[in-house]
Amino acid sequence: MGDKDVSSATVARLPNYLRSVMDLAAEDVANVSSDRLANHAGVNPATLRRDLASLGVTGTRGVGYDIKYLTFQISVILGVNQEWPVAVVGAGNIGRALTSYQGLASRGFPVRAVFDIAEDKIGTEVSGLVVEPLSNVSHRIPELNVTVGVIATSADAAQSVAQLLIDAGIQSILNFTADSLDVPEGVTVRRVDLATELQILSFYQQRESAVADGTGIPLKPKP
Amino acid sequence: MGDKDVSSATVARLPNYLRSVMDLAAEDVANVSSDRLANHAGVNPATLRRDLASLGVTGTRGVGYDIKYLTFQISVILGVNQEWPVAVVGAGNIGRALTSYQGLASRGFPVRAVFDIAEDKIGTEVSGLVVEPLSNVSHRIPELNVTVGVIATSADAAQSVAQLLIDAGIQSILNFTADSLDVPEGVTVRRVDLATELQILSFYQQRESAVADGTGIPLKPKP
DNA sequence: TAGATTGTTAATCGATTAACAATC
DNA sequence: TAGATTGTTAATCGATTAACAATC
Repeated sequence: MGDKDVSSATVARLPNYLRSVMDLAAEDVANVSSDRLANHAGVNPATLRRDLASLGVTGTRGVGYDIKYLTFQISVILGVNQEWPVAVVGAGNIGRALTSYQGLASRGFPVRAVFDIAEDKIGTEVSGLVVEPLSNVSHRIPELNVTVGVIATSADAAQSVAQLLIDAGIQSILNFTADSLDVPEGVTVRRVDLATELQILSFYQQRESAVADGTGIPLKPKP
Repeated sequence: MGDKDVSSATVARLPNYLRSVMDLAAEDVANVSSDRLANHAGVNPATLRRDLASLGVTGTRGVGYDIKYLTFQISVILGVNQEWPVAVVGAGNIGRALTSYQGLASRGFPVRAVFDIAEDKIGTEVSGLVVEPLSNVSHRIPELNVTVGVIATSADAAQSVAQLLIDAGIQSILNFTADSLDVPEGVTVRRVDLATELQILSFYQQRESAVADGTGIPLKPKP
């Protein structure tokens, strides 16, 4: 029953699949084919079927996937029905924005604590939370059942903050710094590096004008 | 002279290479081998050599890469020495944070304008800029030489805002909404979807406990 | 049964990397 | 020249997808 490996590419597509099947759920039919679902999600039908099968999610030959049940299954797999309390370290612009951002709470990721090391930030309020000293991390994380740590500090503090979070029991880290973190087995890190994203964009733009000039290297079209 | 395709995986590694070679530039040697550089960047040496070669960047056999010149070349390729003025659409939490975020300006991406459609946001100040009405996009983008547009609106406004930016001449878009954008050839989009990042993290955590229970599907170790 | 659609095998594609001839 | 290290070929790996037998 699907007890096979799940590739990280598959995992990255899951939220996309959930969105698509929820969209199609609005229609008045009970089943959906991999073809329609894949079209809506912008992937190849075989890829979608393979992805779902690798998670033990199956449809019915000749019929398709039961929309309601499929929605339920992906939801469970993604933990969408659970709450995953979040702690943010760093009460700078990014940290405060994330803490206030409704898009997270509404998707099951309520921010339960904000930490900072700077005296002038500690004690200030952000979206109903009081910024706590970094030294509180170790006891507050377990106390608040926080499962995800967000690092929104300067890059040079990132690694030590990560260690602090891990010591407090955190297994999932979202890293907003440019630093890439060294973490033990069992801890998952995702990095969101804004300046790097912009640098990639400017590379393409740079290249586009260079190609127009005839000076540059042509780009392989993105797949 | 390297007039070959550049894969998007290569592009994504470039900022990483630049960081590494700048780190190593601090040392008192003129050259660096692909081996040292790749180790520092956390990639395979052959991959690094291939990446650089695909961009027309070469070293010297038996010697390595000239650190200073290599830094210069990657900088030029990434456009690090230029300014890429940015416009942010959406003056909510994320939009305001990005506008205020020093990490962007210091890396050559100064935010030059912020737009919003909400009456109560227009006219307010964010980090020295006055929030402008969305209708200003078409003339302000060319006026301010903005090259990168950031969409930090609600998901349902994303596509129409993208069109507005493109009509104003924008070729590079950083999209913070959950919506995936339909854009014409020649426009590059990168998406940063925070809730999806968190969902991927919670998938792994979910799965980890499920495996501990013996109930779940074992995960393929991440490469 | 006839038609539809899955689950999966086998083929394809693209990216990574080992290995090595070229050459400083 | 001997040693080092590139640039690139060829092998490997993993992921995607076409194709189809299984089956509802």
